[in-house]
Amino acid sequence: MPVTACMAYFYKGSRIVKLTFPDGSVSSFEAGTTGLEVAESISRSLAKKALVCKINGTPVDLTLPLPEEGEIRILTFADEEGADAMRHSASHMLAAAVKRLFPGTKLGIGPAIEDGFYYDMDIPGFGGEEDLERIREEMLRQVKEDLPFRRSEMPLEEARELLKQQGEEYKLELLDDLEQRGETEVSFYSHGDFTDMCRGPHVPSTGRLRHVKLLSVAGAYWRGDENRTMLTRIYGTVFDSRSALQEHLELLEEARKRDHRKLGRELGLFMVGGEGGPGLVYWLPRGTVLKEELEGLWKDAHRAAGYQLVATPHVAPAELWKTSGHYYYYRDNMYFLDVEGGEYAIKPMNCPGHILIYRSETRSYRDLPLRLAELGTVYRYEKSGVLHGLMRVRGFTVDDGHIFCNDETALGEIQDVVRFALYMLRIFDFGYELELSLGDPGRADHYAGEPEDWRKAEKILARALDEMGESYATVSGEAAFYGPKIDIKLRDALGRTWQGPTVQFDFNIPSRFDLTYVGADGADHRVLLIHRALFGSVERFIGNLIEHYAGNFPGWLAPLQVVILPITSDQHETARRVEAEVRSAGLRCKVDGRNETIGYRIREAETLKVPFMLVIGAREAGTGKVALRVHGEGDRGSLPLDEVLEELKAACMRPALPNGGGR
RNA sequence: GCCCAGGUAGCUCAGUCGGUAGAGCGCAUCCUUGGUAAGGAUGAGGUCGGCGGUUCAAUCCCGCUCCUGGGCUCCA
Repeated sequence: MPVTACMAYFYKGSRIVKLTFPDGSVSSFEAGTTGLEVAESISRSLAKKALVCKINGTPVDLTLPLPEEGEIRILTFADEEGADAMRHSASHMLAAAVKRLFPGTKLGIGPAIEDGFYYDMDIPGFGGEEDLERIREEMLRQVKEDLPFRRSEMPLEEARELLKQQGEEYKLELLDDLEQRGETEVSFYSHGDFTDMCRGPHVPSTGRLRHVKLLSVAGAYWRGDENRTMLTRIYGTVFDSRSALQEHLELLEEARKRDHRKLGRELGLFMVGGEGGPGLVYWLPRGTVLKEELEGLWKDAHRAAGYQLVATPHVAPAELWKTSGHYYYYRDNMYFLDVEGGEYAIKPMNCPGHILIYRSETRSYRDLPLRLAELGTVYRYEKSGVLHGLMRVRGFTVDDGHIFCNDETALGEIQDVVRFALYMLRIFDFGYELELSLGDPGRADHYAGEPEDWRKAEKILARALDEMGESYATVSGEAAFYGPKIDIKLRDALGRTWQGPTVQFDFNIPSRFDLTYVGADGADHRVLLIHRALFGSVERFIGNLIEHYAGNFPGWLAPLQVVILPITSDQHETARRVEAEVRSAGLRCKVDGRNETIGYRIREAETLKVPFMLVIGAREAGTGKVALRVHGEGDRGSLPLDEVLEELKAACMRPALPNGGGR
């Protein structure tokens, strides 16, 4: 097989390589010089950290000879491509280890992913998680041997023979795809006695992959297709230092601790699934307080932003869903009922209800934009395997809003919604990322409406973001069936992103329902529709909040804000009087006068993450003082009650409404 | 839905190579009236997820089913 590195070596010394560095400086090297040698010429420590290099913008192996001239950049783990090369190299090491331990293993794909890598394989005799340690030991053996990654290239046909010989049926399928895309040559990477078809690049050798860890095992369909074989996917992660690996593992541990399902139970917020039905949420009293506070803020903010609140039924005749298109495009996710021989459906979305309200009277251009909003609980059939705590459920509340507008007002309304959404995220100290989601032109059957309407809608959304100066990513194939949308991903305290607010532009449903308004010219005009949600789903949003705050909610959301703790039964009466005062200050409180030690009761309040405790003993009783203890802070000592109340009121105050209602 | 792993007290879990089960926390009662994250004693809680099969005997073995978890696909 032709090995480029060797051929180039043949010419070494005969010509000169001129390289431009990122700082603009230019240096010359002997022909055949590799990226690694260039790194060494800069500093030993860079050579040690170097993983791949970028030549004229393309990441390549450090062990390959460089071209005669070009821009070079040495990449380390700090660079995205450097990290990816390391992760992907680790996946090769994983595959090699598995093939050695489980002969007959067939390889699928093994890419780098955010924070790590995986490899999908058909592993005969694989025993699950308990085999991971064995596999890791085998990987560490490869690390110790410091095996170089060697690249080779060969014509397609030769590659096919090789893969056939190895029995790599999945790789052969990938090869067919490469052929269809017009490739004539493919590259392979080997280390030790392991060889894998792979585009690369890779790190110089397995010695770089010391800080590797295998995390979990899961099933994954070959090519993500549920009709194909289920392969075994092994997830792992790798870092360039022990401390970075440690830090990452601690982050995973912290995420486990914050898991909203765990905290939801511990804090008595909600139940989901089990005998109550999979994917169905039961809000416990404490969780209900949280939910209602959130919804209360939402309602006030929406009134202030010029929305009118409405309420629509949970079921509606199938005819309505036929008109809206849900009956055809969304039926796999809907629940149907038979009512006196007529077909009904439980609502999976609130739009048709709001549309009927719009259509309940003749609308003038003077009525636009008309903003309707509802905390509408919808039910969607979700496959059992996707259900997850509050994040993915079968019944949830969409903080839905529909804005009926026209060409003149659409752009401004979209921008107002985006601003409103960002105001909402700021309240909770979430970060965010914007995404413009377009239809996938290759799947036209999946979308309703005319392509030109789609392009027009997509343009307006892009313009709205551009004018606001917001940066955003554009993704194809993520649109709703009725139109393109702007999605806002929220970033939580652990740096994880979640689906947040969404603004969807719809040219489609208005024509299905023949929604019009009377213009200044006295003629009927087609109305434009914006669907939007700021929380997305109240349930999921609360799940995010639980994990974001690790259950330590800001005062205004805390289910219980104050616990009053009389030290002995002598202070029970004083405690009752204090309770009355705290309550009349508008705070949620209770007296815990149980026959337990003060330490025990404090511990319980701390565990429940109650923000404030007022301890009353013989020292405080009759002095008008209470001993204040703040969650996460500790004892603040005896303070006058009225002073304490002022502080608590301020700490538990609801966030201010947006100026001009977010507009 | 699919693959894998699980379902034992309210919770977190142990256990029985087949002879119907235990701990800690929680809960109840009593003692204790305690000053900033667990005072003590006693006690009540389980058709060992459900239904079938094998067996003298099933929580344990087998089948089905429901539910949960990790993923895949999908999604608010």
